Amino acid sequence: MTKLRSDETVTMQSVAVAAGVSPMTVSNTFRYPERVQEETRQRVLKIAAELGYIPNHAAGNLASGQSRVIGAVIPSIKNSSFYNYVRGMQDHVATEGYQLILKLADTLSQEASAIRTFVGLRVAGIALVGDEHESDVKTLLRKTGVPVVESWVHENPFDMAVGYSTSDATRVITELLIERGYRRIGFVGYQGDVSSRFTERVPTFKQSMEKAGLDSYRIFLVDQADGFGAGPKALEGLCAIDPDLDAIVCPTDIVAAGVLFECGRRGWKVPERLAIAGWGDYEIASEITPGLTTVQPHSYEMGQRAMSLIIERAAGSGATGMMVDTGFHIVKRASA
Amino acid sequence: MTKLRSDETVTMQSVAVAAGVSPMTVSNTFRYPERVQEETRQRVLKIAAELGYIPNHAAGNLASGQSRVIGAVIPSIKNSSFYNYVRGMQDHVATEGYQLILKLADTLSQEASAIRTFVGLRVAGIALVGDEHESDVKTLLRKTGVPVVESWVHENPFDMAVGYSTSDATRVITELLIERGYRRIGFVGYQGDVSSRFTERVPTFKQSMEKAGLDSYRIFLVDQADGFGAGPKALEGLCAIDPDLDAIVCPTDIVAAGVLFECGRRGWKVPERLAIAGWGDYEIASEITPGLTTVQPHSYEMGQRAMSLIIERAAGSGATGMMVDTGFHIVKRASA
DNA sequence: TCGGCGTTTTGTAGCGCTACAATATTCTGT
DNA sequence: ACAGAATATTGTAGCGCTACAAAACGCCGA
Repeated sequence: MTKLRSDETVTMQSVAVAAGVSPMTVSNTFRYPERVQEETRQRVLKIAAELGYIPNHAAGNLASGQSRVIGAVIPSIKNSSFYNYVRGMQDHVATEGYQLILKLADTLSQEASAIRTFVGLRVAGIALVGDEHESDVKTLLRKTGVPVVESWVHENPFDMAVGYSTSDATRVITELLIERGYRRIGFVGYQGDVSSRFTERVPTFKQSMEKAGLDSYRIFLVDQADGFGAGPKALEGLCAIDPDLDAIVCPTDIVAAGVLFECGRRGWKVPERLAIAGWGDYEIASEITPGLTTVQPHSYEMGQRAMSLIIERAAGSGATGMMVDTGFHIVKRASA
Repeated sequence: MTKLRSDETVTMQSVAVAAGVSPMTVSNTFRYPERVQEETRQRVLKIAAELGYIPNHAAGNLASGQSRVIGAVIPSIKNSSFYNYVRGMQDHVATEGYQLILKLADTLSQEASAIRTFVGLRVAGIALVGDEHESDVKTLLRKTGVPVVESWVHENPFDMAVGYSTSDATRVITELLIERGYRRIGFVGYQGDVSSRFTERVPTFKQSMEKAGLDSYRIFLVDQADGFGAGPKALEGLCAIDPDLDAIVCPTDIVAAGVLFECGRRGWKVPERLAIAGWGDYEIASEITPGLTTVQPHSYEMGQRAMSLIIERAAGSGATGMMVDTGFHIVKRASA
């Protein structure tokens, strides 16, 4: 439809004519302002604004082989866990003159399709979550050489990575519960084909428990898609294993909140009857009563660093294999 | 960086050579498969896959003036209200061979920047939320003629719109409370520069109350950024107006949940002491106890219809001014 | 006044792809 | 076996922009 009336399409050419300069000067005005004399630049900018000129990114990208758009694949916006991550990315790219576009993908094959779109768009870089990807797209990404950063990944980056150790965090939060006197601690994990940032927690939990001389068999897996609903299921499942359960470690604050709501229904006091630990420090963690003790990953910083890694590489500096650990901290509230 | 080793870049040309056909046949294989003989197509597809060829969308877009990428601007992913909307969009475009990319924008100027990026990318269409946009970008959008659909908008579309009447919904939920015997009903609104899909509720609330012969002065405004925290503030504010408040209408389920948590802290029974109505039917509405009575907008359908409007226009049919009402329904739960 | 230098501006060519028209190939029916 | 239609494939040209090299301009001191 843009083509229907090509006489109306505002192109760099038409701006150039209107401003009485060559197209190259218009191009330079936008891409390398310092190469153009102040006076000329102002004139071009003014004319461009009057005409409503928007550079055709597709053409620029084609001609230069460069792009100032970065693509990020986000697993889900169902809960707020990626909110700060996205905000960090967005804020950072804005300061560098880049643009961020997002695609949502709940499954590996959706992720693959999203990556293909981004590659087709010839973006300057791609941010992914987690370290599990279809092998086809790995080959593809290798071949194109586009900078890729994996977030929430702590080791063995595909290209570059930024994250924290979920294993360390699991250990720290488990030890906190033990230290506070809880002994019959249950662990809730996700079942099915989930990211290693979840699966690697189970062995660490077991290890931490055993190191303290405690039983580590109270483990129950729930479906990641269940959201709050996973809470009641998990509680029921763990009580079937041990009715005298005294604490529970949840994979996210959403599940933890679900458990808390279920405790309410059962008339169980938290943390007296059952202590609850969450993960992610979602907004709800601080709003419900009692507040949730939870793991706070530095998601905002993660988003920022993810973008800076990509931008460095796009700008020529930076190297493959880069790894940034953004750490985490435990937020202690009343639930545990 | 893609250019560093141009001998390694897989282009349509290189696929054509490897498959022993002309570039046009490769192009047709991807864009108009029916124009290419089955046998030839299979061969080209096979070679393309082996070489890891991904069509350069930037080049295709430039040459054809068409794009199969649609951009959507989402106000926030902080809560789940847009989850189903995005899912509806994503599912629909997938069936039509389009791709959806997202940009987040919390403010009008961020929205404007997002729109500029999309226009620069020459997307096939743009989906926005709400009907308030910077006048500059309105001019720009008018000029480029790109199909634009506004969601959550019920009248006077800029180009096309899909939504439901928040005014009708306000009336229905207020009448429900009245019908159930509540008389001292308070209304929570958002203050500041918020979308008309929020502001238009206040007059309807007043009108509904007055029509029933009830007082309509119990109105309190909270900051949209406050999330759950807005609940306690709103409750406090409304109690200052009328300590005997018996029901409360919230702008979102998040605020309603915040109110509910605050009631828990105060030891108030819901709905005996205070009835609570939410908005949006977020996941949390069905998970907390008591469940929230709330307005369920058909967000998923809204997303689907938004995309179908754009795709129809991109495909040549469809007209400006189209409006789709996706309706809403009230989910009755225990809170009111 | 003029060569020489740095700054600013401008042709030229081509990025990878697709619309379109033209050509080549295959398939009808007689 | 062959005209004519239908189908399949292929040149040509150009989309809007930018890298690069070449040209034009302005300014200085001699």
